[in-house]
Amino acid sequence: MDRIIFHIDVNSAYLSWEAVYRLQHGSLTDLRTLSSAIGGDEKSRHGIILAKSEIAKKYGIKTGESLREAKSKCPEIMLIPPNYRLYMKCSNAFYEILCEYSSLVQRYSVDECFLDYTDSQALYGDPLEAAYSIKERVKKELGFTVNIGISSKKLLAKMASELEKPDKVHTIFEHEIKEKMWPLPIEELFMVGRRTAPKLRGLGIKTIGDLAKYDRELIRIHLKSFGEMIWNYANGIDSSTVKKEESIQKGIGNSTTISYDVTDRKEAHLVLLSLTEMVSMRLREADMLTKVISVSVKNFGFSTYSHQRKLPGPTDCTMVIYENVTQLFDQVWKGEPIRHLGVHLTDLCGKEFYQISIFDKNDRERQMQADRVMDALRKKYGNDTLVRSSFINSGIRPIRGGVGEDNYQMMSSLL
DNA sequence: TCTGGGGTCCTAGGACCC
DNA sequence: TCTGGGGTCCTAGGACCC
Repeated sequence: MDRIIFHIDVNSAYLSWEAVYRLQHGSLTDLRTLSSAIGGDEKSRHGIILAKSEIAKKYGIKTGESLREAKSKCPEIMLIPPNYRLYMKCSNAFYEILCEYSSLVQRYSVDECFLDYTDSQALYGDPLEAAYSIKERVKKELGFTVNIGISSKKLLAKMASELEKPDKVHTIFEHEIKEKMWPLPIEELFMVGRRTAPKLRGLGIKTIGDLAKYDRELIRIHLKSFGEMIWNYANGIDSSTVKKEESIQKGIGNSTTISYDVTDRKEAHLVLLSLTEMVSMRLREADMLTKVISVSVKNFGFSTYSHQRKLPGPTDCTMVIYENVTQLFDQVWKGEPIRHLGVHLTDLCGKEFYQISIFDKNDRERQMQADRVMDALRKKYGNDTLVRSSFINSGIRPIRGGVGEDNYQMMSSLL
């Protein structure tokens, strides 16, 4: 039996949410009716466009381009810094509504969900009608529009929701693949990004249909298992299912572009400390331990390199992580000006596997206690409550990186 | 393209073991 | 060691998603 899958996607999510918020707080203009965009923030250096209005789109403004570029295309564009806390609230409200229509809803990202409608048909009737009613309900109750794609497969539902925007419902059932999906340029296929698209075009593949009809073995030779996967996608083959339970987090990381090029080792250490604070706080918040620590560096020439290390035992202690971070950095940094730094923790495990090693010093125990106290205070009074003395007068923010609380659902490239 | 920041997964090579 | 092959772990880098 075929399943019925919905993919629901908020139109220009960040911008819509900001617009709704402003209207609710007395603003007389709707951002969606102006040339406006969300992007950039206090650390101003080369911010990018995260979401844009339809009007801004008409000026040729694209998601991901620099603020400067956007301004050159439309000087009067209204730029608004992102407010992630608001987005979380809107995302939750959106998700709550969807949950009324099925017990099987997967949060795929802040602004996208998959919904398995198969067993809801008895209750809510025809899928297409249900989709329209969901769309209208979200619009009426929450004030923003969504696109809904319907199919028997997650991939096809996602492709359908991308068809024509905004405020639309589309289907791509298997018999419609040829007509609705194959004529699209190859770039539109899920998982075909800026590196793969030119390779495919080099093989004479211009549309999704071209890929679908291409020799499967030949594409495998060129692009290995990845090639096989996108060939399957082009043919509407996808056996993934809507997963309710959020998968356990695989890694936690924070990184930042510094507003000036850092050339001093001590200063780099300070930035790394601020990142380590955030990353390790999030790790403890998730009630997990890490076994692998990595540091990444992007230099003034935009080349990136990283260095990682597996720990002898798992930890969640800020100072243990920080010691490793500085050592890794010192080992890998070539001494050139630094533009961007990152700290990432992977190979996470739950605390149930942790046994205090006999080599752990009493010292460690005290540090971990200090972490717990700091977490509690910062949670209660804000992250600025406690600042390590090394940051005073440094001009560097003591804690940086986002996604502090609520750990919103992160997407994976897999369906 | 003067190019953010949060993720996931895959691949490839070298070390090491049997 | 003028030596084979398979498996696993570790590390670095690169692809993709939003």
